[in-house]
Amino acid sequence: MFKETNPLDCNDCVFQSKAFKFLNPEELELVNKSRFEVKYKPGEGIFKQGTACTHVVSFNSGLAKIYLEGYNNKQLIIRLVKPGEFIASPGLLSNSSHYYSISAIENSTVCFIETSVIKSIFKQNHIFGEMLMREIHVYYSSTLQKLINLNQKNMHGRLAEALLYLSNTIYGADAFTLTITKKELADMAGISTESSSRILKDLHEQGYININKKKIEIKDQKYLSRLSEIG
Amino acid sequence: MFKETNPLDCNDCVFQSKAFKFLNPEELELVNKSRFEVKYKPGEGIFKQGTACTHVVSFNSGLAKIYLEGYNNKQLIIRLVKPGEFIASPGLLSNSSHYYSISAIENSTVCFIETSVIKSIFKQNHIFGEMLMREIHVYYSSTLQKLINLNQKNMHGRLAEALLYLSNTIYGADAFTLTITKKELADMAGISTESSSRILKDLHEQGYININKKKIEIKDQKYLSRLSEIG
DNA sequence: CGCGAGCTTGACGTTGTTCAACTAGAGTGG
DNA sequence: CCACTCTAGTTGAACAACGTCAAGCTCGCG
Repeated sequence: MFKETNPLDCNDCVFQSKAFKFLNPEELELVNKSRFEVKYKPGEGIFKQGTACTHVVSFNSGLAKIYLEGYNNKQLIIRLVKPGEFIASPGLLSNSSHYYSISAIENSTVCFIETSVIKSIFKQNHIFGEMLMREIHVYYSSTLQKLINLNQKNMHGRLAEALLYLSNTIYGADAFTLTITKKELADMAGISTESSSRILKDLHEQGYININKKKIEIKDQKYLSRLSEIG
Repeated sequence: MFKETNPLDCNDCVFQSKAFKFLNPEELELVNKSRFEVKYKPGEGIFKQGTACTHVVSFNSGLAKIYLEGYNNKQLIIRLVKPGEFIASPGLLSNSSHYYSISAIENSTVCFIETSVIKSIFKQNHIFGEMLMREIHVYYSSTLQKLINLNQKNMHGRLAEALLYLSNTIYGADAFTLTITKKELADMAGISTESSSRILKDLHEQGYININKKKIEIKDQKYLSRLSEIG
């Protein structure tokens, strides 16, 4: 992890997060002035659960995981982060601490912006405020969905869901090469790596997916969807 | 469920939710004009998961449960609602649908307020907006905590947590009489009623709680806390 | 007095974790 | 170029945790 000044201005930034579209030029300049860019290598931590929430991040490039640190060093991955996302950790307004951790999975660059800047913009720009609010609602509702998943679906359904998420939302293809580890895949479904390994083998043998090392191909989306719904 | 005009004005309402403390007189009058009060009997539904989110509610009296409707008619209770709470369902700003259901547990009265009114106030009163934002953050973070609980704690820990929640947050005493059913207690911990029953018996026999029908007494808060933390 | 809903209890089967052994590949140093 | 080690991943067997099923109990209520 090393600090570096972005040669670009927020105005020209190709990674500019959607959230900033709602800012007027003065506000964007405020952000631009307070921001600094940091590069991360795989495995490095960006936010750590429990530390003070002093900055928000705009995720520029790479891939990261947002996860909860549970008991016995177990991790539960809530979701992955793609470029263009603006991550206003809950705790932003209440000046409290981070409720989750974020670590880089691939080489990543992020911009840090002081929460005070975001707060002051929130107060004067209600469109931006609404957008923030809507975002947290989306994350909240997906967490509620995850509660049901963890509580009422079996391993197969949960893993199927994780595979579909990777295929549809993250890698955007039926066939993809995992950049996350198998352990991280298991952590997304909230199951042990051993169980995950066994289920992948099952699905492969039954012809619903192809898997070879880190290469995965979803051969039967519909079956996996059904699996993830029924449980 | 029958509609009734509240004889009182919001200004004088003894149940006034904390959220309204941040409104100026004109805004409060807006709320007052658009509001209508409804009474519910135990078991009656206030919000239904999946229906359009057209109103927010201010919970005046009684007790209600916020729960997710999962598969096979299973319910997972997220939390209970006490008088004075202002419930802005996620979906408020995005005009989408309710992500959870709310039902009365005890005889309850609530005021419904149109979302459009709340939205317009949100736009002009950033203090109110901040408060809403802070609230959703709190609920979001408690849901994250629940994710870890469901995924990584055993039944004993989860039930201990539910008991402590009832004792500390809902009934406000070490000894209390359940107004929720045993099934609802189990739904709070995300376990089956049979398991819940067995664990309560265990805890009783080991002297950590007293339980007689619907009467429960927490005799060893510390032990239950430890149980809920470790697993 | 009998009925039904809510609750409890025991027996049993399933699900998923844990432990341990093993394999394969990637990096290291002679 | 070959051991050596280290980590990630796989596999199998044993076990614990938890849900399900079925039976019985209790109490309020007609």
